[in-house]
Amino acid sequence: MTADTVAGPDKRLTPGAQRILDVASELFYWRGIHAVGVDTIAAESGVTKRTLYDRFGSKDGLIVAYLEARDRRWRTLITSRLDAEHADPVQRALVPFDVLFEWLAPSSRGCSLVNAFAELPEPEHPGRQVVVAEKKWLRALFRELLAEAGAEDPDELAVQLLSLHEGAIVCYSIVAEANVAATVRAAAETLITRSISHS
Amino acid sequence: MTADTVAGPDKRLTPGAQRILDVASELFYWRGIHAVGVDTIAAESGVTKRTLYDRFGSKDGLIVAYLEARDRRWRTLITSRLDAEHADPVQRALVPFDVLFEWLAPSSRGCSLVNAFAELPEPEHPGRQVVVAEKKWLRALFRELLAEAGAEDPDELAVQLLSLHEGAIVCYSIVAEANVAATVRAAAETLITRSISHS
DNA sequence: CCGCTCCTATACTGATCTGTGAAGTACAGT
DNA sequence: ACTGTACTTCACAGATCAGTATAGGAGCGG
Repeated sequence: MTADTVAGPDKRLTPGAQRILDVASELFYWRGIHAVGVDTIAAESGVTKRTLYDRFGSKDGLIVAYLEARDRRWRTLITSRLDAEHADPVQRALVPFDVLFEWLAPSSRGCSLVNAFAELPEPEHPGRQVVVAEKKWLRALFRELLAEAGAEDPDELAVQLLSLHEGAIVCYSIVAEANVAATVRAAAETLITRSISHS
Repeated sequence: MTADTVAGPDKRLTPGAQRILDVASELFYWRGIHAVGVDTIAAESGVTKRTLYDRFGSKDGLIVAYLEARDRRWRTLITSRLDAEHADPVQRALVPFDVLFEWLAPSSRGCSLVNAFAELPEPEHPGRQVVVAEKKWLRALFRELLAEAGAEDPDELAVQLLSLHEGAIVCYSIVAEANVAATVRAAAETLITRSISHS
């Protein structure tokens, strides 16, 4: 669950900055961005508030670093899984749902980026762009994989799969739907195979 | 978009309380719950802070009233649309997607209840139960309509439709996917008809 | 006229919020 | 020895937070 489990620590960060980012990631995710103050983050990091501001400039800067780290970690997880996957193109297009299956197991607070989007309503906030970029990236990835699989309308199908994907996270965290990942994966497979057989 | 557009004002509320609730609903939705202070709400309502606390007890009380009003408004919208719908059972099961289509038009900040869920991490917060109850209600409604339509596995299909539904809201607000409602409606219809033909 | 509800007005508490200023310590590389 | 980086200490702004205290006014049914 920590940042270095998958992507490893960011070597461009100083040791103190890395601790700050790790602590802030946990607190932002589990308690919400606005509910956590910089004093708390600094204290739990074993670091003074001065250091936090020297490294990240502002709380907003730390928020952006948090979102970018989450985004990076998650993208590398999917792409690495795609590199290892040599099955047929339909199974490749379902890889994000396989990742989702493992992703949902420990965490039950939903998608950190979607949650942040709900907490950052100001249109100019740089954190919003990270969230938007991540979802657009996943949509484009679906589109690409579906085109390779020979889907009839990759654009439309990509939106449908993206909706299934994001909705599954919501259902898991709110309704506590235990095996929602397998359920939506089956729905996605149905939609894909049907789209292929019709083209 | 205001509370009285669909469900009408709550007659159990005093005039001042109704104004407070209306203003708080707009501010909570568009700026986020934590980002709006009670001073702002009172000032914009043309009411003293004392009145706010006399009517709602605390900010948490006002939050719960806000969520319950949203929940009530939305449920009555769907049920009234269901009462007017006399078409075949498949079209009836798709009614929530028809409502979603109109719902998504003006608002682009996502689902108020899901957003509130992201902002209220404390498990005991009464507002969370409102959100959970609303999503469980929709899942149960899907289950019921799908059973009447003769779906093969109403439980599983209900979760799939709920995921599509919630995911569509996320896609609309984050990726600005314009006609996501029609797109996921088509996917839902595909899943339903396929489930019926297989049973 | 009494009592009740609804609401205003204003001042205030104590906590918490983000962010800064100024000075100093430890240590690495060159 | 010199320099830059990383970090500490700690006081202190200035604002905003939720929530309360005290006092009183306006309308209205009995």
